[in-house]
Amino acid sequence: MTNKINMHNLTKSEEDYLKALFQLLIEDESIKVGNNQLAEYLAVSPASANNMVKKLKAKSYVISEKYGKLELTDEGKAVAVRLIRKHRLWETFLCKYLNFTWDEVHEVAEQLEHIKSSKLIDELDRFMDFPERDPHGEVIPNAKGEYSIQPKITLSSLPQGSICKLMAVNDGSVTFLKYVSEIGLALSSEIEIIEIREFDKSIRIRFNAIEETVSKKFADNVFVKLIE
Amino acid sequence: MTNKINMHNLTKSEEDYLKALFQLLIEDESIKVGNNQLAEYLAVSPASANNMVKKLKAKSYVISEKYGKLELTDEGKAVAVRLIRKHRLWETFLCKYLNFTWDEVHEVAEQLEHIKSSKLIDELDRFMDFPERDPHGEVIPNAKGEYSIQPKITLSSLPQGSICKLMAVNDGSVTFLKYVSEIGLALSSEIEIIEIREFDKSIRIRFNAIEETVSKKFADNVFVKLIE
DNA sequence: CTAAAAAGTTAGCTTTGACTAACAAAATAA
DNA sequence: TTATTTTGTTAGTCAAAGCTAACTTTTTAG
Repeated sequence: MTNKINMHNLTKSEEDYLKALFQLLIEDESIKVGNNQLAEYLAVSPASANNMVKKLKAKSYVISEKYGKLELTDEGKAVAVRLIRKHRLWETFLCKYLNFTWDEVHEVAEQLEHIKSSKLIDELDRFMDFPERDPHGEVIPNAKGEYSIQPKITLSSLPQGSICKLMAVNDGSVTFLKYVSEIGLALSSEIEIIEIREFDKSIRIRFNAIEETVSKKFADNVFVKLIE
Repeated sequence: MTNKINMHNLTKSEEDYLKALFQLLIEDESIKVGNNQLAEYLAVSPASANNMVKKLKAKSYVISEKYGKLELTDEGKAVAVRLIRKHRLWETFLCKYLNFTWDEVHEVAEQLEHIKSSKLIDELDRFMDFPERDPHGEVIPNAKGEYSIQPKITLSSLPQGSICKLMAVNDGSVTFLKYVSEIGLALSSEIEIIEIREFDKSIRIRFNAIEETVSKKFADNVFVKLIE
């Protein structure tokens, strides 16, 4: 019998906070995530975040000391991973079956991830034949909450002459996603780094016989696997 | 340009009330629907219903006079029909693609019907090739909110000797739906009324070479089309 | 090492949508 | 027609989740 002290009757807000905290924590393991970061990430006031963190602490999803850094309990992490699983499965469904584009899926998936039914999500998973990655290239956790973590290599971190494959993109911004598809990049595109301009770190790349120059900021949001 | 005074930014609760009122109103056109009925239907206190009705009146979705009966404006009806469309499309999806049974769909569809995205629902409709009826046999309104109203003939209203076809069932209760499928009845089943027992109006029926006796209450919840 | 800035906390208010209790109007029955 | 029951309304509370303003602690910079 698994430890079911927390009967996951969480509100939408509680879920949002747990997921946000999880994302902030994995973004950079070593750095302190505090109340203010969490507030900023969710676009709420520090007071609101403080309030909610208190509640989640009381419910044993979050660990923290006064004025200290925030952490998630195993149960907190499990909730977040379940949400991420749902989010990514829905995104996959929207793209593959309902003609949604890269940049349209996020907003709707934000809503769908809060639907409470494990049967629903597990059947959706089965219906799509257990996809491993979502349309942005992110790994989808399985029904047990297991998932492989890919070390994130950004396009901007590679030296001139590298050849790499587009594995994922940061799906934080609609304008970015639109840009990516407009220039013709897609998941699995092979990218060669022709030149890195010293002045502003902008990068000349070639893919599918197209040459383009992209900014450092752009390259920071593109995750790749090194081929050679 | 269609009249877009009401920017449909309704809360889940507001939507629930509008849908509930719509359902109560079409159930029996002639009878007065008041605040208390609405409250009872939604399992909330009369005070809560009163409160919400006031708000929906202010937003021009509902018409009523103090101590008078409740009505929906065209916009109110449109919201309700959109919800019903979403609900029935999701139910259809759950049954046809995600292995949900008759009695499992309702609860999840209650949640899914509140997802805000017209693209989502219209694409889902297209994906399923524009189904006309949901798994309970109810007509699904189209994207414009049009739908045909079938006069509801209950199994209990037919005389002995009638032969009819099961068109829909009242999906209000899980136990009822389970019962229906357990005895082997399904949509489109042909049913012959062998005998109506005077004492308690229970009905002996035959379908798919099965004979069963069902109660008046049961027959009240089964909607049919007369064949002969 | 102190002073200013940043981060975290608290108190108190707002809105939404529930609730109960008390009261008013309508409908029904005697 | 009057009395009772049903129905509808109002007032006042509560919890969730947000906010601002004020305050405290920690961090950082001079």
